[in-house]
Amino acid sequence: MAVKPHKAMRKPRADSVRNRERLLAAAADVFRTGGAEASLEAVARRAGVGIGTLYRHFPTRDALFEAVYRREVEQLSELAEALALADDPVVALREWLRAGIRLVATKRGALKALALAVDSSSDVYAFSQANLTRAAGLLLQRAMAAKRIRDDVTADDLLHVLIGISLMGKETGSEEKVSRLVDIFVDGLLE
Amino acid sequence: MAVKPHKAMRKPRADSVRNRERLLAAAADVFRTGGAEASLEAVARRAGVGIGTLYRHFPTRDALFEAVYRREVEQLSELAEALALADDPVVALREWLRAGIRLVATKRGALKALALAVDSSSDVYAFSQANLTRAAGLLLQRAMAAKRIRDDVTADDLLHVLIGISLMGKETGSEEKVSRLVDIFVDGLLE
Amino acid sequence: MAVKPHKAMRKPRADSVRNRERLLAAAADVFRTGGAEASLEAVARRAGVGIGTLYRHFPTRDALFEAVYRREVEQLSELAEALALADDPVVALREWLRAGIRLVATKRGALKALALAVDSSSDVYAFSQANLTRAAGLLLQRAMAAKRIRDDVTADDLLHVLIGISLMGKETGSEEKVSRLVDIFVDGLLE
Amino acid sequence: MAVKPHKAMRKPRADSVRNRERLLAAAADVFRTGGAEASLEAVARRAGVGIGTLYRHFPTRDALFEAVYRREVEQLSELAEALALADDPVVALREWLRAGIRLVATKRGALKALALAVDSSSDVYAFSQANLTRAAGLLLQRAMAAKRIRDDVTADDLLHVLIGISLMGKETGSEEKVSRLVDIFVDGLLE
DNA sequence: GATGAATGAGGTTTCATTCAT
DNA sequence: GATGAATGAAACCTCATTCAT
Repeated sequence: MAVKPHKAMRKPRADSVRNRERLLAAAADVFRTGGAEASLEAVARRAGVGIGTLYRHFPTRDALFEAVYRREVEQLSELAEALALADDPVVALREWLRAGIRLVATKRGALKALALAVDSSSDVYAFSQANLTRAAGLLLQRAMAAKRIRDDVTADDLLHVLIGISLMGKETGSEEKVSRLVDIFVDGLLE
Repeated sequence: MAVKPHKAMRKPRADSVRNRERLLAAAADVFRTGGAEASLEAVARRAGVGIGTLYRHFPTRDALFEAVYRREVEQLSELAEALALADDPVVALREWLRAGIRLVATKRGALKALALAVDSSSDVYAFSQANLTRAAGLLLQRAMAAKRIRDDVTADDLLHVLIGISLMGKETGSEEKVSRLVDIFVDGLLE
Repeated sequence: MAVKPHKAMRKPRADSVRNRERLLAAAADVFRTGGAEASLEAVARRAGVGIGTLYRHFPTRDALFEAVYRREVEQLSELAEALALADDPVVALREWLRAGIRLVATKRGALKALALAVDSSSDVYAFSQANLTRAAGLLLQRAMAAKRIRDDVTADDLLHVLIGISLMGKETGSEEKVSRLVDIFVDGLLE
Repeated sequence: MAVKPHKAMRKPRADSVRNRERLLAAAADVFRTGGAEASLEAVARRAGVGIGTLYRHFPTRDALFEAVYRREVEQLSELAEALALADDPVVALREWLRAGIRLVATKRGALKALALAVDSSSDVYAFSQANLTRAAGLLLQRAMAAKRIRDDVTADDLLHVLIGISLMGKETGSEEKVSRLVDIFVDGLLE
């Protein structure tokens, strides 16, 4: 039987849970449409809750941001794990970059969050930082172990390239250009 | 006989010229530190002029932005012309990217402008668009003519890479990482 | 069974009500002293609330204006109803004009609103338009029915006179002059 | 031979005179279109001169205002003089009010100036104050001397009525209503 | 005298954040 | 817990006015 802490973590109220979900969905929406500087009131409004409720759930803008973006991070790292099982580690790498870019492309808000996770020292992003680095590292190590790519590249580099190319890919019809850039970059990685 | 405009352009006041310069410098500074959404009042403050003066010189944020960023563009394209004279076109390419990134790194404001110039259709940026494409094209053509690099890369791609890597390089001490990324990318370009 | 709106109107916060009152009082004051273009910040300041609070209650200057002025209109039309019970309809008319002018004189802000209500086609003022016309018509009809005054005067005319004389009476110590003008005008009305 | 003051009043420069005229015309225009609070820069712009020039000619807004409006005042008082020669002093009175109202109706800016001249104590308006009072007095005295109207009305009252009815007459199609109001008022004046 | 640049006060408006209910 | 009102800092922008040329 589990030890019970002095102050029991009580089951959260049903509406509290629902509100949290709504806020996350609303935030994803609003950040996607209005960019990462969109007003928190807009988020609350769209979620159909009071601004106070937003603040209770996410005391800072960053906290909300992180929560929204944690989902993307998780998808990205699950993808890495899946691809790590592929036959060709270079193909896996290429695929991961492409998929990652595609993912980010559909969620505008995520981009800045991604960038923050890599760049910033804010510990709100520690989780994502770790998670993403692990995912990228996984793929790199496999490729390096197979002596297929140069060994002076770090997981961090890979993340930066992902972000960089994503940042570029905001144009219309950039799909094919992005693809070419990924190719060039991966070609540059080859031994 | 010199062409004379209908209403002769009177000699600009000394302080007007000085203020314009100061504003541009201040804007470059402020945009670098605070991003492209930094407040115009901060710019005026740093330039040591009244907010009204800023507005007289640059009636909209975009006007200021464009003016600041025209300088970077000009520097960048002059650099391309200089490097076009170098012996090794691949080295020239590498150098241009590095220098470009370094340039942008010191003037963060320019980055967004750069991105806009490439991405957006706003005709404020038509000048830069043209200018930069020409510069990048110059270097690419030389390298392609020498059969040193693959021929499916466009000037536009190069610009995107420049922007992309710049966007990544916002951390401190990224100098060496950026350098590595440029290398990887240029390696990918080689035939 | 009482009609219940879909989303029940929760009891307003005590301070909210208080602030609304204060704002209306302050606005009346400030508009009276400073005219209708007085700054909204001045209104907030005098009400002792933050400027944001003013904006929450009255999102536009017109909204505030209308709210302030609705009171005057109501007072004015209640007065007409009271006077309609007087013995002499001409005396009632005279009294109403005098009282109306006095009322307006103490609330200068209302003056422009009054003018707007009669002149403009803005539907914000439709309510007042109707209300005032009804009030003036009440008095006129009684006097006409008694064959005491000429019958080519309309409620609208009466309102215009009220406004006109009020507009004149901005000087200090005009009490007696205004009184004389009302007399002259009412004399002109007599059959 | 005239005494020559120590500092001779030299003949004004031709362009100075021209600018003054232009400014007056521009101001009349701008005040009519944009109301009395229109910006002085707009006036200068329309006159095609620098803002500094405007200030040299009219050091305060009031000074400009007064200069523009002096013309109307003069017309109004000339009219009074002309009408003083008419046979029927009551008709003259009626006519003067009507004409005055018509005059003001075509020059929006003038209205406020008129009101100021009567209401304010600003000595910029002393000239107009005097001029108008004289004009109104002329007509009143004739009518009183002929025992046609009550004797407790002052020139000041008459001016107020003129202003008041003008202020009312901003609606469209008010021509006929204004006319009726003037009639009523003049009827009220009759002995 | 004419010009138009410089200045800054002051108005408007928006939001992040706190707090009363 | 949820709600939304209150708050004020801060941005934007527009002139009136002064002053350098």
